[in-house]
Amino acid sequence: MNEFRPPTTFEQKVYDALHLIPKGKVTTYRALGEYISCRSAQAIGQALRRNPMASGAPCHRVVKTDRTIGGFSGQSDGEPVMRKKRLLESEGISFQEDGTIPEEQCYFFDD
DNA sequence: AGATTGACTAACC
DNA sequence: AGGTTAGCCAATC
Repeated sequence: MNEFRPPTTFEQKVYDALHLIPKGKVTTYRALGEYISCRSAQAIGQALRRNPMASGAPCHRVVKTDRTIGGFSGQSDGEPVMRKKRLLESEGISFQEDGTIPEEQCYFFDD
């Protein structure tokens, strides 16, 4: 059975930042990383993937820096990513024909 | 303690 | 346009 590992300080920061994202917006791995003073977007991705929904964080609101969908639920493509996309659309996020999200819908922790 | 992994990114070829 | 390399950094092996 799943053994829960207490979240690390780093992960706490990631989750906290996620909660700051307004509904109807997304952020990027990098913007999130800058917010918590981490220059590795990869480490952000790791924090998210290592954490199941136990954190209660809206982990679907994080996309890649090029504003494409990015991964979800441990996968970079496939069904989980489809779910992520649907989830974002249901929250008001729109996707352009090239698969990117308009910059106006991105939240970069400007405030 | 060192090597590997990875929901990343940018630069290079 | 698509593959490889390099940089990044926390968690895991």
